[in-house]
Amino acid sequence: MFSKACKYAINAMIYISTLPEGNDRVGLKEISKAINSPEAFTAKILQILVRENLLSSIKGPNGGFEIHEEGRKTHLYRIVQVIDGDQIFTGCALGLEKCSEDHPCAVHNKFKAIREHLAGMMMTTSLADMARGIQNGTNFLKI
Amino acid sequence: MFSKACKYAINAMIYISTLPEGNDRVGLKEISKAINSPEAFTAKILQILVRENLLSSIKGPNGGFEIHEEGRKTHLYRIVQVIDGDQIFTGCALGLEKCSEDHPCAVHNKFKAIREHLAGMMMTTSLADMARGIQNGTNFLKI
DNA sequence: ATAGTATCGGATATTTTTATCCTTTAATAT
DNA sequence: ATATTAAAGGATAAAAATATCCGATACTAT
Repeated sequence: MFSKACKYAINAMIYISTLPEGNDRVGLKEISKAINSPEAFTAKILQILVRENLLSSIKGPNGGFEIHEEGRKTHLYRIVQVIDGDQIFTGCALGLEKCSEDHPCAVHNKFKAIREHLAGMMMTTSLADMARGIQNGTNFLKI
Repeated sequence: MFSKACKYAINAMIYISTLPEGNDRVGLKEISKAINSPEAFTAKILQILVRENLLSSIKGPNGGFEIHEEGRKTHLYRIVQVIDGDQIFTGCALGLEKCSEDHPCAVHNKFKAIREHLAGMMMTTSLADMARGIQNGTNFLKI
C-alpha cells in the first residue's frame, strides 16, 4: 500500500504532533526511537517533509523538528502525496498508462469506489486526529 | 497498490480467460503482446501461476497456456495472494509488526473498513467477470 | 570567537524488484 | 528416431527502494 518511507513519514509526523506545542523540539534520535525506524533513513524523509513545509526544523543545540498549530491540521492524504506521489490515488490499479472512464482497465470501475473511499478517509484524517489516539494510549506507533 | 509482477499476472490471467475454452492454447509471446509486458519477466510470473495451479501449461508445438472452466472462477483475491502475498489484506498499513485490535496503529480502525471493502470486492470478482468486459470491448488490457 | 550540537545534503552501500539470457525439459510433427 | 517448438528453470543484469556514512552548514552556549 505505502512505501516504507511513507510509513516512517506518517508515524514520525504523528509522533511529533503528540508533543505539546510551543515546547522544545524533538531530535531525530528520539523520533526514530519512538517509531522504531532506521535513523539515517528517517532523516532523509524528514528532510523532504521540511522542504515541503509539512514540518519545520531548527539546527544546533535544542534543535530538532516541530509542527505548529496549522501544521497539525495536515491530512494523511498530503503526507502520502509528498512521499509516495499520488499514484495510489490516481494511477491505474493494473498499470495501464491511459486508464480512464473512456478507456478503463479490467477493474477500473470496481476500484473506483475503493479509491474514493480511501482518498476520502485520508483527506479527512488529520495529524491532530491521529495524535490524539496516541496521546490517550488507544493507538501505538511501534511494535 | 500491486507490484508490477502482480499487475502483469492479473492482466495475463484475464487475457487467457478471454479466449474460447477448449480451443488452442496461447503462447507467451501473444500474451505479453496483448498485455504489453516484458516477455521474459511475464514468463516467470506465469510459471508461478502454473505452479500454484491457477493456470495450466503445455510445452512444445501448439503448446502454451490455458485456463479451464473451473479456473475461470478464480477470484482476483487469489491471484494477488499468490503473487504479492496477503500483506495488502492483513499487513499493517503503517508497518507495525503486531498491529491488532488490542494494539492498533494510528490508522488501524480507519483502514479496517477500506481493507474489508477491498477484500470483499476482490473475493467477488472472478476472471470470468473481468474477461467479459474485455470481450465486449468495454474494458482494456493495455495502453 | 570558539567549541559543541543537530540538521542538511551528497556519496555510497545494500536489498528488493524488475528484467533479460541461455540451457534444459517436454511435447509435436515429420 | 529426429528436428522443431514452447515452456521451465537457473544464472545474471539493471533499476529502484531502502539504508548508511560523512563532511558541510547553521544554530547555541560558553
